Amino acid sequence: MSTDGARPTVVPGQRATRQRAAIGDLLDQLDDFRSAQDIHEELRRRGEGIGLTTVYRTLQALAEAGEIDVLRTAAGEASYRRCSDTHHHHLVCRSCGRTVEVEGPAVEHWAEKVAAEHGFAQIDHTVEILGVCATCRA
Amino acid sequence: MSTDGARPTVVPGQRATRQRAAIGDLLDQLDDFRSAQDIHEELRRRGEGIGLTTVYRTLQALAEAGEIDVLRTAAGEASYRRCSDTHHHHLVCRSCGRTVEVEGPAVEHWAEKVAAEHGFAQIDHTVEILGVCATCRA
DNA sequence: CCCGATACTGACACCCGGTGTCGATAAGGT
DNA sequence: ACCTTATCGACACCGGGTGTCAGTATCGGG
Repeated sequence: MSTDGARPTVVPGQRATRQRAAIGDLLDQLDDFRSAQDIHEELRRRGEGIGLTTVYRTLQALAEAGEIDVLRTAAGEASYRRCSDTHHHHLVCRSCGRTVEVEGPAVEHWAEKVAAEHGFAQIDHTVEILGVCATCRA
Repeated sequence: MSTDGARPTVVPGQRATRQRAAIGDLLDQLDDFRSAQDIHEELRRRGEGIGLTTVYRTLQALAEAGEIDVLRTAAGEASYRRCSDTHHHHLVCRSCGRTVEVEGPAVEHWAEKVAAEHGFAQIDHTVEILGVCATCRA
């Protein structure tokens, strides 16, 4: 982990296992943010033999590799979701959890400008919009 | 928070205790986001006899009453800080924790527009900008 | 000024999301 | 097929935070 320049995604010694495939497949099918435990539970329900620890580790690795997005719920719990590659933010229904990816070039620009004005560098930002979707209001 | 128009610091039936005063005073003196444990530790250091549970409860109550702002660190830990009344967001130094309140009317507008476009209502949003301040880069 | 109802306090047990450990297991190059 | 070694996963453990409840302090009423 220090003298090796290997890439995260397809590291030479990284193996394709049944568990990883199962998690990847499930993420492809889900549209909303789900907690590690949700995902673990769903996999078991589908008959996949998989441990909770493995789910935690795999999701963490995927997030670190930028393959999936992470989101912290108000309760401090981590939620995961497969997203598009491009930079974007989320519009989430606080009732049903439905998620919409949104883009906001103006926001990106604003964030950088504001940061620069205050002498900040190496900027990173988080923008989440919470609301109630039309379906849930009906 | 439904039929009461008054938003006094002293709710009927709510008592003014030494512990609450101490927490309020400390918050007035601090400028950055601090965890409940930080605050508890600082109070003890100052000789205030106060329990950790009380600090947790009081900060939670203050946050719920809108008296202070809450922020979740990447580790999922909650941080608190007394802020101005007006709606604003934070620019935080990930090295020293220095916090600057920033406003972004454009962002507010953008968030509402995007939400409306997707049929979402009762919008709430979070915007945090993380970076490294000039002092820490030196 | 005193007193009683009751909001508040805080030590402690507990909850729960998440991580470290390490023997067992399985991927995949030769 | 075989062996190296990444991965798995049961389990112990960690740490932020909450529920409990007996003891304490506040404050309105007499």
